[in-house]
Amino acid sequence: MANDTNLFQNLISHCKEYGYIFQSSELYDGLSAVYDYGQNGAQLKKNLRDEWWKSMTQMHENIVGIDAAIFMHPTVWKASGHVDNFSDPMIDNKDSKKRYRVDHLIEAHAETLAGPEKDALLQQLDQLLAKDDYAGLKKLIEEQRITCTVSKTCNWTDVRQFNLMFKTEFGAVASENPEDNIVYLRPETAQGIFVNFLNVQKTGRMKIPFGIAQTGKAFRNEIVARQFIFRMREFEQMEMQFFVRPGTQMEWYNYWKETRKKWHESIGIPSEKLRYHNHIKLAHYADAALDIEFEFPFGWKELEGIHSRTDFDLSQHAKYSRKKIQYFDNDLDEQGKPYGNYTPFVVETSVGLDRLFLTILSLSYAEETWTKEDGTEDSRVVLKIPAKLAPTKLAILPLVKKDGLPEIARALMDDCKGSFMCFYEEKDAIGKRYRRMDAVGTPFCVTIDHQTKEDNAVTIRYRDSMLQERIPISEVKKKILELIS
RNA sequence: GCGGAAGUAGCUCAUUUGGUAGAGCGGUAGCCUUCCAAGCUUCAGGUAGCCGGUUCGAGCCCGGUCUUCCGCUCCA
Repeated sequence: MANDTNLFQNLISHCKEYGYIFQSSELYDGLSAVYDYGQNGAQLKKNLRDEWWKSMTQMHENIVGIDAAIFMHPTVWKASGHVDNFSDPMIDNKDSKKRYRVDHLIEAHAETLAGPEKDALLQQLDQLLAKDDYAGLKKLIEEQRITCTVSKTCNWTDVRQFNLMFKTEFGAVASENPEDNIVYLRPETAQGIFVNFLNVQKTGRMKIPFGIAQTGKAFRNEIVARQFIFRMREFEQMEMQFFVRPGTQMEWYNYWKETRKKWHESIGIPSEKLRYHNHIKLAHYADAALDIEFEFPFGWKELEGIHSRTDFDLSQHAKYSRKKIQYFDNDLDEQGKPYGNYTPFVVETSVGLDRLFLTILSLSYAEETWTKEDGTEDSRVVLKIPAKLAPTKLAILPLVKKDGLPEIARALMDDCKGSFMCFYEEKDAIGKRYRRMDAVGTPFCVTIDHQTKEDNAVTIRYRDSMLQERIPISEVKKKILELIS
């Protein structure tokens, strides 16, 4: 485990050193739990996103993709439950370190009091909550000598609100009531799909069962954000909401459970590093939920969530918008009658793109040592990123930077760069260039040497095996295209 | 959020009780022309995380703060 931790530290350093991940605003000492993707990270992330997008939309005829805005009408988050369920004032006991919801703490205390006193206290509580008077709430707790059940002390921190959602102001002109101007940065992309359900269903003439996919940023004001890019305050989700006939949700839940795990395996994650974890305690909207977990260097953690969300979201939006959000199902039931109007049920697949990125990198990172033929030790640090995901596919290297070799290399570069990402390098000894390519995870190198001028052949060198072979220069592009497909 | 540890050049680290900040690697430019890094030469790069205090003098001592890591707590 100590070794794993060490390896993970080294991976984090490696990510910075080779242009994968930088801490946000590092110039100003950084912003906690926010990270930037560098030149190689952005490309790897895009490749992962494209792979997911293709598997969802192109490979499923009944799934389409959208791109909803991050800003949404504030009522969306009232309907979804995010406003009410995640904005409660909290307080910590300094001795026991236990955290309480302030309203629960005071209500529990009120239960122990006589009728009139109890009513007076609850009334006071409501007034303070309505005014967001946190100082007043703390004073009330202290006046009432409310103690922690664990430590039995009345030694409390200040009352704080842990609001999950980031707020900002919408529009240039301040309203009389500041509440009117509040918009939230979405804490999940799913709601952008739900509010567009009818738009997509009607304009795309979609028939149930069908899905809507979306990738995009989401924002959560996490109390504790840790483990590098595993839990960030700004992150990217890849979600797909699959709309099904009520009663068939478990069937589809199981379908997506299988399908998604297989997809992860298809991009190179070994199946023994993946497992399911069923949720015992369900969220307010779900009737079944599980995580696909990956064994990160810091333990088994959620990579993707599969949730059966029932008709909760669509029903809530129907209620809050006072619009009918239903689907007319022309398919015939067992009695030969159309299923008719209903609110579809939803099965959600939701994977964290940043977590997937971290998964691929932690699988790819390796520190290797071996003994050379002459008996001396050699070593390298290599990112064995699957070729189809690697940021740069091919490095084109003239053995020396004269004798016409760079010209041949440049011509090959021009031939290939329209088809996949290439990198040209003529500085330093060839071995050193190979090591640099290993470190950034470029799977293939092609070296142009003096013999190339005679036989039009080049050496292709494979990152993972370090083996080399000789192929005609005219076949390089075709060969690489095969290897990355 | 609580407790613990850490922060010196891009990276890894020196600077042994407080006395003007150094190395290796890496980078740059050139030489060499060589199929698995570490040959030669050149150059660049740090107000020691930041702010304050003690002191004649602080990278080093003290306080605060920011960031990261570990443990706990939280996590729709």
